[in-house]
Amino acid sequence: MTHTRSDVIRAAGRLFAERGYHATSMRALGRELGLLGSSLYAHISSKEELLVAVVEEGARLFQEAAAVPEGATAEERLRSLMRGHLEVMLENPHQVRTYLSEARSLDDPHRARIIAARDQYEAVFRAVVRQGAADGSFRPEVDAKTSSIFILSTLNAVDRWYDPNGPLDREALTEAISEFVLRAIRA
Amino acid sequence: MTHTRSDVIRAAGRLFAERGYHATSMRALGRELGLLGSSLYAHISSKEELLVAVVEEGARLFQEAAAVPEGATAEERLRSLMRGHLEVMLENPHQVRTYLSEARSLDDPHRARIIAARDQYEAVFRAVVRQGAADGSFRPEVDAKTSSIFILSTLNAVDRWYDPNGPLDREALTEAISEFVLRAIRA
DNA sequence: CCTACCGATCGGTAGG
DNA sequence: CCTACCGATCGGTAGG
Repeated sequence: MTHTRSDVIRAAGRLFAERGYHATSMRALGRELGLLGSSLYAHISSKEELLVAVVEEGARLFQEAAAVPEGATAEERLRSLMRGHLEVMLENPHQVRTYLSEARSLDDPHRARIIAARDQYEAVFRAVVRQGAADGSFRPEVDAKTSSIFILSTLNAVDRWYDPNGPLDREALTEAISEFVLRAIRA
Repeated sequence: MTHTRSDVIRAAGRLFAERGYHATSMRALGRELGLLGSSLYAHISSKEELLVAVVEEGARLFQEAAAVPEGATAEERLRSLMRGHLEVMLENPHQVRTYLSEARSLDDPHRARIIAARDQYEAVFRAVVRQGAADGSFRPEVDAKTSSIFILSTLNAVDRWYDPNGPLDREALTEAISEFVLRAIRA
């Protein structure tokens, strides 16, 4: 039962998500894997490196999910973006929560990279909203930037309240958010 | 230039909001006020007590803002709730951020109280949404609970992106969110 | 991956 | 509100 660097990063993601980065000690992380805090340094070289790994993995997951169908309508594309976003969130809850909530504990250069990655991702949403506003399927007055923020706000907050074992299954959640958002911006 | 308990709590709110509870040391908090970490214990008896004070102040502010006009339409009442919520957020950014993001660092009994207070506050939104669904002004299919979560998600996320010195002034922000939400749920 | 440790920092106290 | 501390815990290292 020997561990890999990847095991350490996964366990770190879980604890950072549950307790927060600053509230997670290397000794607690070691305990999670059945070893001492000092033994972790055989696999990694600093605690910060673990946060970087988890957060960048989160950013990568969203980026990959943003591959949106080309020849589709704005509504179809936005639906696809929202579905993909929720899929990433529900399949990778710990990385996503760490990505959403603990990125601010990153040092300056890493935080700057994450902020840039978020903006790039948000730009995909903005482009789709703009497409819909231009072709008349979305309201012409909607501001692409503001709308995209509202959409992502609703999506990201799922991390704070949604219980996968609760009454609302994943499909119903996706449909509820999609309906809410599309009614808000449709012409 | 002597300090009161209230000064200490205010400075704590600022640092907790900026760095997070666990990343704020009592020595750093003391420095903020021009005194030593140990001197703070003349005004308070533990670090946790400071978090409790800030978070409960946040809860109180929202509760007080939830006094919604009685004889109004559902739309008017919801508008009033959203405006009040944003006012609290923009006037008390540090307490609000601490309330929204650091409550999880509270010990069990205090955290439970905060969760209960949040649910009570959310219930005011649910009641207004239900009113609108019942009188036909909101879509009959909207689920009051889910809709209220979406509405509060959009409102609370303002803390994460809105810049009061940016191009969107407070009135435009309030109008943009209100339009987005009302279009989403109106019949 | 453990043993044995390092200096730094943590929240907090006694006494003035 | 400061001086002078306390024990505990922190991230991390050397050597095996």
